Amino acid sequence: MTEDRRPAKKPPMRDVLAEAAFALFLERGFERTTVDDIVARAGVGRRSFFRYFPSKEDAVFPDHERCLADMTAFLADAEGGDPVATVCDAARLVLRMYAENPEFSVQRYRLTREVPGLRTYELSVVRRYERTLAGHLERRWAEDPSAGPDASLRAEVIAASVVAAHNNGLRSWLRSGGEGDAGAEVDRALELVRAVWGEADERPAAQVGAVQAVSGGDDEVIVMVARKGAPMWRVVQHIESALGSA
Amino acid sequence: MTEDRRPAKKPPMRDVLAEAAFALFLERGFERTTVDDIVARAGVGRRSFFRYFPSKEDAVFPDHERCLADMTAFLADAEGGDPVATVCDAARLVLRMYAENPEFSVQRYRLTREVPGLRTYELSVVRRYERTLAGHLERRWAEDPSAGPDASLRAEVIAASVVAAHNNGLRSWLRSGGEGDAGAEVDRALELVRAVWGEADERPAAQVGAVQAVSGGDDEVIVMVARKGAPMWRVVQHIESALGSA
DNA sequence: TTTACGAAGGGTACTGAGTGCCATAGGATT
DNA sequence: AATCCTATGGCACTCAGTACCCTTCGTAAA
Repeated sequence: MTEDRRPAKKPPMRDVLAEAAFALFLERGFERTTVDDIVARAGVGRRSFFRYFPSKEDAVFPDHERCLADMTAFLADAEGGDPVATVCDAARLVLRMYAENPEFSVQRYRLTREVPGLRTYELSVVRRYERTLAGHLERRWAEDPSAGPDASLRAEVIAASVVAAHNNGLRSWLRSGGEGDAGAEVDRALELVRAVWGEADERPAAQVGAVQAVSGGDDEVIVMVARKGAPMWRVVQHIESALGSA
Repeated sequence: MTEDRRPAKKPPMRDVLAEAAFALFLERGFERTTVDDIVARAGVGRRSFFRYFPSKEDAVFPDHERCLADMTAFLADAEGGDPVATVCDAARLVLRMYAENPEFSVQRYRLTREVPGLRTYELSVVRRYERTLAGHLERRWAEDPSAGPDASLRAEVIAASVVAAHNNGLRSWLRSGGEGDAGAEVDRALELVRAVWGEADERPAAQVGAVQAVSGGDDEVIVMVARKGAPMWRVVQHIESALGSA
């Protein structure tokens, strides 16, 4: 009834709990804060906490569930283009979530660094992102006859690389206290992965037509002839095999 | 006093507990087994369990602590050669530990797959291996002026790749019920990583001397001149930059 | 207006992991 | 024999997480 007269009539209990929990975690530390402390500050019943958060750790990462859903939706929509570039873009969704609340993200980062239980919990969250990315790569390559028999292996390795690169850039930004451009760090890191594993899309890229090794001068000289349009990892494989038989 | 007359005089309590725990986990499942159940079967006091295992989950992975120490020692001894190849070899130590007890490893794998708490715990263990490998790469490259400014990023990405590749091969072997050659699967997986990221050691490898792009026919043709002796990832970077300016 | 109903929250009691503290036993040392 | 020292057992406690049931309140149907 007072819907339009009081804009902030009733903040959802989930947010109230998350804020109370986080404030207490910063004050006393995660482990010295009990769920009873949290619900006391939030002014709600203890049972309600576990209605909104399956565990105490979940209250520290209240937005990952939504972000994971966003990533899944993003990948479901993505159709064409280089799958590796697509999962790199998907990883940037996570960065964006962190960048939306820099102070919160930095404080949470410091908290997580110090509490082993939170580090472990974060690992399980990161793992879900990684599985989501790997699943997308596998699905894309499952219908691609040129993907090769080791597509599943590549999918897992690339997903792990993307996550590691993303987290490297993200942590670098978090360690700096949220100063500077978070996107630039992560872009640089992801570009390393995309350059190694991705097919080239907008740029011209190489498809190996022939690789041969010849001798020249005192150093061995390799001459590679390549044509554009194929995955970079395959170039590397061809270089390797050519070098092996040189 | 009966040291030499009774070879199996007194099995260490840690082993007794681990065996009792594992047997019960297989019978009733992990979550339906309490620590009281375990110590009852082992015939020891409840307090002793937590003396040997910090948590119930630790009883499922009784040998990872030793394996982690082995890996640390292995990496500390490793001096020359390609750091990437070295961490690949270090990863194989983990495989060897699994292969020492195939039945146990396979049963534990099935158990871990079904219990979320064990999956999460395993992630934290895997993370420690990953950090150990990444630390080695960073240390090796810290003294190498040719390593480049992004050595830390590469270290983390490569460590993640090595772990992902290793686990891909390992899981494939575990899913097969411990049949076949575990080493072959993992070797194949790790070779993919080493081919992409490693310097070549025994094989001749490429050091990029010059990269240029020319036109030929209707497809664009790239001619790369490379000399042996330098990291493969740098070859890729040069190819990328050459293609970008083509 | 009354009744029915379903969603949201509160309260209580319970299980079980993990910890701190102290007691005790058994072997080795002096 | 007195004394350590280490390994172990026993208890009591905290706290996360769960099962079950109760209350409340807004809404829709009668």
